[in-house]
Amino acid sequence: MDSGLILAIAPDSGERYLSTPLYSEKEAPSLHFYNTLSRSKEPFQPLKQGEAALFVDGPALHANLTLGMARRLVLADLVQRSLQFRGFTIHRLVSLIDVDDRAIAGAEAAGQDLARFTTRFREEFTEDLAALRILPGGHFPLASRHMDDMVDFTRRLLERGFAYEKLRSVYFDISRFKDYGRLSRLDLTKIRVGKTVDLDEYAKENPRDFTLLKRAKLGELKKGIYYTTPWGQVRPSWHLICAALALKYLGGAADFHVGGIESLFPHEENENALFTAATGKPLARFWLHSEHVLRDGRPLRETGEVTVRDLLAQGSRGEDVRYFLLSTHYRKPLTFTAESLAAAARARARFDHLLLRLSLTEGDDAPTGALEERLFQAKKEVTAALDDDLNVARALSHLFNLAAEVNADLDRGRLGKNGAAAVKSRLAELDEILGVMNPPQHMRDEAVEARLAEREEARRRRDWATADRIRDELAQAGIDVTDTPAGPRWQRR
RNA sequence: GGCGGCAUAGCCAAGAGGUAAGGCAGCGGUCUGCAAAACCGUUAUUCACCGGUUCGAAUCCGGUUGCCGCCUCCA
Repeated sequence: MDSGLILAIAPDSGERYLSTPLYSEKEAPSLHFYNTLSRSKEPFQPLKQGEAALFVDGPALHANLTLGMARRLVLADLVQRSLQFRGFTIHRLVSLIDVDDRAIAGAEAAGQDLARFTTRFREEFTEDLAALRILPGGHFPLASRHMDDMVDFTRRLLERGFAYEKLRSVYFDISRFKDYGRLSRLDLTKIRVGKTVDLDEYAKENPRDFTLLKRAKLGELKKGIYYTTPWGQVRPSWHLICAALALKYLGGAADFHVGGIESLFPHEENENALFTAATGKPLARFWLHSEHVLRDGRPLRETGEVTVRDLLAQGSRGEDVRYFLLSTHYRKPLTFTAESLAAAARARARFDHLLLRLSLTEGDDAPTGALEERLFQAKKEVTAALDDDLNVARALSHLFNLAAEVNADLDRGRLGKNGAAAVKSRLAELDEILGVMNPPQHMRDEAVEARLAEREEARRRRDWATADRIRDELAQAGIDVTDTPAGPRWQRR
């Protein structure tokens, strides 16, 4: 038969059929993201089949990674992991700003040269990313090493008439770019020019134009913080840095631009104007924005920053911070308090406890169809939630429901080691996207185990004083002991 | 002045026309030498307020109140 209609009547409303690969392979790609450009959720179609390029506005290297920036990077990581889970190859680019005003001021205050000052923060940034379980790889270019690219970029704009030089600074001519304001939805005729900028510092033809290359000040010249270009001794603007890095490393347009909502205007508007003027194409198709992290109802920038490094130093685990940042939808403000971070840590630990329990499960069982279906359903629920603009909270609620059911089964002895293994591998699979779980490590430490054997011996003698003393000693050494019917378990804090 | 966002239990937080997911804390229980942990059970007649549309509204429309962000260089 070449064509025709096949009618099948399924006894269970077709649910089994619908859950088979036969059906799911034909499903259209269903990833949806909220695109700030259109202010609506849109289905994702890659520019290049099977690949996706992500541009992430990275940090200025004058201080440690703050929670706000961490939220943005965790969002980018979630996008990356979701796409990788769907089989995409990801090209990620994170810009590192090491020539900005605050870094210069910080270096001066610290009595260090700029490169040394920023190198420390770059190294610590890398460590913090690892703690947050942000996938390694991709490009993390330093602005200061790409002056040539910025000069080329500027030249291109000058040639095309989008920029002009004035008194040894180079500015972008906004009047030449008709789409200016489209991304941030700002009506240029209604903004209050000069309210937040000291226009006397600039020699722009139009106060709304923005700087590409800014003439170095006397103090900067003295310290050697400038770059020699055909237009003079200058420093590049943040906007130019990002646009030039995107062009160099991604070649063309990105699929995603991930930024913070606070830099939508002017930075992203400018970055996009530059890129579009130079290449004829917008910088990205999808513009994703993480909302603020607040404290006392105010952005952290106003109330005092909280850094990831601080939290780790205070004893938080990186995965707890990640979970905290992830568990509220990225487009809603997130209020930081020590209590809410602790609540997140306890919630996250439920998964670790379940994984530990599963790994201790003994007993033979045959895999049951009911369990397989339940696990398949969990995967469907979780991926569907994430496909809907990265709804992590909904995805987690499905996982907690599964965890409760599995725990109840374990309580009633309804799960043997085969079933336990099936649950474990499904959780591990889904955690490839979330990155918040810790499968139990089989730790060997003869000294610890010898002490535990002593304690078990004491307990057998009902010598509780000795048993408790050993437990306290191990606790002092950072080792938590938990008694279970199968014997004592221990874990390093 | 312009543009935009948000208000759901003690706290955090999903849900975006079909009758309130989930987490933390609390309470009750199981387990335990004790403790801790863990696990189980339980917790909103109601979604800031007032109107409207609808058979049906937390969800749509209008208004009110409160909070927040952005409006050209701190990146």
